[in-house]
Amino acid sequence: MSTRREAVRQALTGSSGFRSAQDLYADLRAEGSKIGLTTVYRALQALSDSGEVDVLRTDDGEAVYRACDTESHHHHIVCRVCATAVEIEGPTVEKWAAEMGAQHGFRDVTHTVEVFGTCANCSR
Amino acid sequence: MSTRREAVRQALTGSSGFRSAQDLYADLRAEGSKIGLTTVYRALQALSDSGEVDVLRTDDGEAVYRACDTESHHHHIVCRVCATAVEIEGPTVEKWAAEMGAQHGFRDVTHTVEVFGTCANCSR
DNA sequence: CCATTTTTGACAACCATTTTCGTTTTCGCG
DNA sequence: CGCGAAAACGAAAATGGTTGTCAAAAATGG
Ligand SMILES: [Zn+2]
Ligand SMILES: [Zn+2]
Ligand SMILES: [Zn+2]
Ligand SMILES: [Zn+2]
Repeated sequence: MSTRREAVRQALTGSSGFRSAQDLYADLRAEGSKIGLTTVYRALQALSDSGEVDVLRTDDGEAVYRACDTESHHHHIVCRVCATAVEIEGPTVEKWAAEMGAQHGFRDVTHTVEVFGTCANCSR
Repeated sequence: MSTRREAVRQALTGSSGFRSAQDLYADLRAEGSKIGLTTVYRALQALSDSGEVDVLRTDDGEAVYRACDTESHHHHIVCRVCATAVEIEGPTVEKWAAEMGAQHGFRDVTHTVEVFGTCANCSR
């Protein structure tokens, strides 16, 4: 793990919710780093490949990344206002997805689940 | 509904699984239509706004569209080889998502769920 | 018909991401 | 150390899906 890559990891870990590559690049530059945008992309690619960070696409196609507290399979409920994310475990939904797959003759079933809402703070 | 827009709708309805705007454009041109790419995008935008088609982003950021048999809320299980999609109803997952939201104090809870697998055909 | 509005499509602009490539840093080993 | 290979880096250019622009074409309706 190079110094640059570690910096990207920390920038991501130190923020809550999803951040885009451009966001993280701006953050790092703002705090004085001379890192290049290309390197931010490479670091995020590596972190994503190794499963250390979660990546998904926003509705407008931008890739956003998130460092989770645990590396085991789980999901999130995300506030659509402040983007705060709570990690949730879901035996129910895991079982449901597996059953759906079996029922329709699909093998190696995986799934993506995202839950959105307005958090207690933001709905006040 | 203009003729062009209707043509896009039919091109989408007539194919199974998710199709990109560029795919549909190529199809329409191949069958002799003089439609422009811009119009395809505009038609898909309109169809998506009206809830007639489903849109999601692939892992590489491309928007893909699908005409569903029903307009009510449902999910899909998609073959990762041939992209065939089966529509599934899930009271279980609907309830689960709502409960998760309530449990953490979130309001107006929505969710996105996609299930992937290898279909019976493709796993032979 | 004519005036007004809507739709269309060629082309340019956009912008996140990837590629390229020459430079810099790191690493292994004598 | 010293030195050569290998990896990491960053600036700039290229890529590619999508959106904006704008003048022409088509529908509308009086
Ligand atoms: Zn919030
Ligand atoms: Zn799960
Ligand atoms: Zn299949
Ligand atoms: Zn649902």
